[in-house]
Amino acid sequence: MPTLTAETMSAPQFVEVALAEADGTFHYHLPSTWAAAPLTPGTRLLVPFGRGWRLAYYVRRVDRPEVPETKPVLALLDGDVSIPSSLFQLLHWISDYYSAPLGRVIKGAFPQGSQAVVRRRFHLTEAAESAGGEKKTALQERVIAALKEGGGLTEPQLRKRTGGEKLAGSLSTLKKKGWITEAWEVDRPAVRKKFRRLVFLKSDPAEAVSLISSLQKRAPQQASVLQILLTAGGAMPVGAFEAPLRASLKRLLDKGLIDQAEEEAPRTPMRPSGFPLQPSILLNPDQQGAVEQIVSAVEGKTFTPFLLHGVTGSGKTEVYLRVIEKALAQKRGAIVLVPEIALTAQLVARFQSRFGEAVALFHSGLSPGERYDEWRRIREGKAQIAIGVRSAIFAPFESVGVIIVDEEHDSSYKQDDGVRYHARDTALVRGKQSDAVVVLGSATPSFESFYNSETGKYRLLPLPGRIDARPLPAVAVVDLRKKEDWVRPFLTRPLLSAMEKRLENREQTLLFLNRRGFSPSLLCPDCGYLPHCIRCSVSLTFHKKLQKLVCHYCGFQLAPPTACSQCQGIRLVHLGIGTEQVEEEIRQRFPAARVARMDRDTTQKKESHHKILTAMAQREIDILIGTQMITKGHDFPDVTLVGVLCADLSLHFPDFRSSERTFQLLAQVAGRAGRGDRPGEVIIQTFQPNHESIVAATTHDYLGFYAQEIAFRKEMGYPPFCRFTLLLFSHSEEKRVVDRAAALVKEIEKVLPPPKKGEAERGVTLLGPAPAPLMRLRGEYRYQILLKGKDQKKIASVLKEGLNSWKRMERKGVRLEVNVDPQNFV
DNA sequence: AGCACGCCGACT
DNA sequence: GTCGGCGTGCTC
Ligand SMILES: [Zn+2]
Ligand SMILES: [Zn+2]
Repeated sequence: MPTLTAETMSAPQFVEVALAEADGTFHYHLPSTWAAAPLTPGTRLLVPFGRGWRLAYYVRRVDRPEVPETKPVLALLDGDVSIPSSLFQLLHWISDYYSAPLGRVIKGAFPQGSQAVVRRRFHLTEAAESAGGEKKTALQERVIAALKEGGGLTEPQLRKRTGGEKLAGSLSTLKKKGWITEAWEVDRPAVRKKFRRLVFLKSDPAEAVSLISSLQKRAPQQASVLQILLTAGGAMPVGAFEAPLRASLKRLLDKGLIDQAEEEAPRTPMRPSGFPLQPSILLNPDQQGAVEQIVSAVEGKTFTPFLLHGVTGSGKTEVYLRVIEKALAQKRGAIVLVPEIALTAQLVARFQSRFGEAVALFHSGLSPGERYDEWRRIREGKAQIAIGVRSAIFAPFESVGVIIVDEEHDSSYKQDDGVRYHARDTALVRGKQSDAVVVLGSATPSFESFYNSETGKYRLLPLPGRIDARPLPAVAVVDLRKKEDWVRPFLTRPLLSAMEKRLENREQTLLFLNRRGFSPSLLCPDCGYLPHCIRCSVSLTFHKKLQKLVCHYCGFQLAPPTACSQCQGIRLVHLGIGTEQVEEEIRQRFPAARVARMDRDTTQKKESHHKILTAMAQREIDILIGTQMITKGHDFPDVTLVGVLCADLSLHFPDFRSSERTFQLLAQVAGRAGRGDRPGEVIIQTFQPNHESIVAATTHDYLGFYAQEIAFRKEMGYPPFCRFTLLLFSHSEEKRVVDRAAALVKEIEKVLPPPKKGEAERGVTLLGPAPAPLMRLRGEYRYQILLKGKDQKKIASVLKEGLNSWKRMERKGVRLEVNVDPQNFV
C-alpha cells in the first residue's frame, strides 16, 4: 500500500471520511491527480480500510491528518445521486444531537440500495487442491466444494450454497491455511436508473409522409410502423409497439430509416385515482388568518415555527396547500410529513390534484426503485414537494421554504431503533438551518409543542371551527365496571343498541380497540398460569384464525396448548379481548351486517388496506373494527357512531405521557364520527370513567386538559419542564447487564454537575439502573438508566463523558443504546 | 464490520 | 503445555 507522510510529498490533499460500519472519522490523502476534484460532503469514496476496501463518505478537507500515515482514496463511487450541502448540515446535527455515528446517519439519507456494493469474492487456491487429506470442518468442506463448483463466490452467495449462518470463522481459517484467497471488488448498486429503448424518425414529418407512401405497397407493415411513429409525434418506446410489428421495426432500423436511443423511464408510485377533484375552496376567516401569517413568514425567508391547532375537520390541509403554493412561487421546496397510517390515497390525491407532477411521494409501500426515482426527481428539481413519512425529512432539496408536520403529536415521528431521531424536532432544525417556515399541525398538539406556543417559541394559530360549522360529536361514557351492562365481552347494552340503530338507519359504525389478535393471553384458572414468550417477558397473544399463540414483540409462535403446562388443567380461558374476537362476536350478534376488520393482521397484503377503505367509502361495510389504523386520515361521511371498546388500554403504558396519549387517541377516534351532514355519536367504554383523559375527551376540551396536565408535569418536573435521555443496556445474562449498568452509573455520577447555588437538585440527575418495563426481549435482559435535566446541553455533556467511559470500560459484551428525548420507555 | 491479540479455562 | 472461545481494541 503506497503511503506517504506530510514530508515526502509536496502539498498532498487530506480528507476526512466517515464509514457506515465503523464509528468516528478517518483521514486519507487524495491521489495527486485529483487535487482539484470537486468533492461535496457526502460524496461516496472507495477507501482501503484494514485489510480490505470500504465505501466511505467524504466529510471535509483537513490541513493535517490526525495520524502520521494516511492511505490514499482509491476511487470516486458516486452514482447518480449526491446530498445537497444544506442537508448535510442537518445530518451533522442529527449525529451530534442523537449521538449516532455520522457514517450511519449519512447512509440513511441516501435512498436504500442506490449505493455501489463493496465486497470480497473468494477463490480456491492451488494449495487447496493438493490439501485434500487435511482435516476440515464440515462447513469448511462445503465452502471448498461450493467454490470448486461455482468459481469465485461472494459471501452471500457462499452462505446460500453452504447454508452456513456463521461463515466468517471458516472463511478466515481457510484463508489462513492458504486454501482460499479473497479479492475485493466494487459492484454496481442494486437500485439503478431504469432505461427503455426509444425509436424515432430520422426525417422531418413531410419526408416521413412521402417515405410512408413509397413503402405502402412493398412493405405495408413498415409503412404502418412509420405511420404510428409519425402520429405519436416522431418518437416512441419500443415496448409500446405490438409484438407483431417488432420485426418491421428492426428492418427499419437496419435500413437506417429510423433510429433508436436509450431513455430513462422513471418509476412513479401509483397515482391514486377515483377521487373527485377538490376545487380550491373558500377559506373561513380563521383559515384565512392562518394562511396570511404563515405566508408572510414564508415571504420573509426567516425561520418561523407555527403551531396550527385545529380540530379534525377544521381545514388544516387547505391551509397547508396555500402555504405550499407560496413556497413554490419562491422556487423553494416544501416538505410535508404525515404519519404512516394517515398517508392515504385520499390525502395524496388532494395534493396531486393541486400540484400534479410537482409532488414526490415517500412511504413504506414504495419499491426501492420508485423511492430512488422520486428521490432524484427532487434532487434534480423536477419535483418541488415531498410528501411522506418520517424519513421524508431527508428529502434532498437544495433549498426548502416550508416544512409541514401534520399530526405533529404522533409518536411515529420518533425512530425507535438505529438512529433515533425525531422527525418533528429534526424538521424544526432543518427549518432553522434553511431559513424556512415550519408548520406543526394537530388537533391535539403534544404538550411540548403547545407549551412552546405559550412561551412564544412557536406562534399559535388556532382553527377553532369545523368546516360548515359541523358540531363535534356527542361523547357518552359507558362504565365497564357495571357488569350488568355487559352483554358479551366488552360489548355493553348501550353500545349494542346504538349499533342496532345505525344498522336500521343504514349508517356506518367504527369500533376501536387498540389490541389485535383474539385474546391477549390464555389463563389457566386452576393455577393462574399464563403462557409466556420463551424469549420475552410478555404473555402470548392468541390468534384464532392462525391457531397460534404469538409474541407481538419478537414473532415467536406456539401451537395453543390444550392443557395447562403447569397443572395439566384443561379449562384454559381467554383473558381479555382483541380485535379478532370482537369481529367474531359482532358477526354473531349481527349476522346480517357487513362486518370488516382492519388491523396489522388483515392488512399484510399490499392492497388490502386500500381495499378495506374503498369498501368502507362505498358503503359496502356496515361495521368496521380496527386498531390505531382506523383512527387516521380518512373521511367516512356515513360513519355516525364510533365505539371505543376499552379506552383504558393506553392508560397503562409505563410512560409519563400515557394520559396525553390516551386523550389524543380518543380525540382522534372521536373525530371519525359525524363528518358528513349527520351528527355523530361516540361511545367510550372504560373502567375509569373519572380519569381526566376520558373526561376531557367527552367534552372535547383540549385546553382544559392541557392546563391540568401541564401543572402536573411542572410539579413532577417532567417534559416540557425537563429533558430526558435514556440509556438501555442489554445482554442475555441478566447479572452482566445489572453489573455493567451499575458500573457506568458509578462513572457518570462522577461527572454530574453540582447543584446551582440555592438549588437542591443537580443540573443533571440520574435515575436507575432499573429493569426496563419490557425486561426481556428476544432473549436479552434489558435495564435502563435515565438522565434528566433542564438544560439539554448539560445532559449532552454528561452523556458524552459517560459514553467515553463506556468506551474505555470493560463492557463484557453488554450492548448500550442511547435514546435522546425518548418517546417510548418500553 | 472484520481482524488480531491477549487472557483464561479445558484438555490431549 | 497448547487449543479455542471470549472480550477488547483498532482500522486513517
Ligand atoms: Zn394450570
Ligand atoms: Zn417474544
